[in-house]
Amino acid sequence: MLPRRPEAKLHAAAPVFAALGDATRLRLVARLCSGGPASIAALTANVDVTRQAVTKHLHVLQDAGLVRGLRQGREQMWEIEPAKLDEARQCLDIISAHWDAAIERLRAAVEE
Amino acid sequence: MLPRRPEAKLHAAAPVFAALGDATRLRLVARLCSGGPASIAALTANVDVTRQAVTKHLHVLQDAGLVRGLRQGREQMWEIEPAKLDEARQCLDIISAHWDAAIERLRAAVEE
DNA sequence: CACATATGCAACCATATGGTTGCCTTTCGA
DNA sequence: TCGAAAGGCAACCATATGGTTGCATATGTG
Repeated sequence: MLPRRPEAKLHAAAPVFAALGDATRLRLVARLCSGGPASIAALTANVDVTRQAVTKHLHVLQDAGLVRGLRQGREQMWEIEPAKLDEARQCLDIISAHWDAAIERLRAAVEE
Repeated sequence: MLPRRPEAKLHAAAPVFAALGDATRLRLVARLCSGGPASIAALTANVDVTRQAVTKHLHVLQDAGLVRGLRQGREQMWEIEPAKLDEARQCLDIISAHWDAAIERLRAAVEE
């Protein structure tokens, strides 16, 4: 199921990075990671935007697969989906690995 | 110079993630990482958008500190700035570390 | 039941984003 | 010197984004 070509992996990671590319959303992700599941009201208390804005951000994160929401009574709880975070990290690792390899090739060429 | 509070680090990383959050830009970054410095014309050959679009993307990446451009004759060469990539990776590591700690706390609480 | 809390839905708005085309300038090479 | 190659600049366009306000709905509680 997983694509072998690293390029396809990169392509899939772009939306995840886009979702992380907002200061408010990054705070929400960090909050959910360190503090565990939380309701919208609780999350709104930590940022400086409206509850509606928080709701929108959570949906963006959900579309990227970074969080998951589940209803509990009258509260909508949100929790992190750590697999996607790992995916993003692996993507950076792949790119960095290529960089390291390029450095190594350069070093070898110079010392030749 | 580096902020101690992890939150400040997160806030600084958001623009980097935003810059990485586009498929074309991610391809450019990967290309520059694995293939070394390249001109705009060379980079344009690898993607399916106009040269102008590539130029815009490169400036976005430059504003995020991910690439650096330098003129060589009539060519504008672009190269990767690996420090920013590491910064993004560290940011994900910090978040994941909090997640791991939360998991550990949960495990400890259950086994208590 | 009545009220406060928690959320959803929709409209609306300003600005950012990703992309294009057209034209001008610089530089290399025959 | 003259044409082609490589870029820069600017205008323009459609859509996405981040945010708001207003109102409706569901749910817990005294």
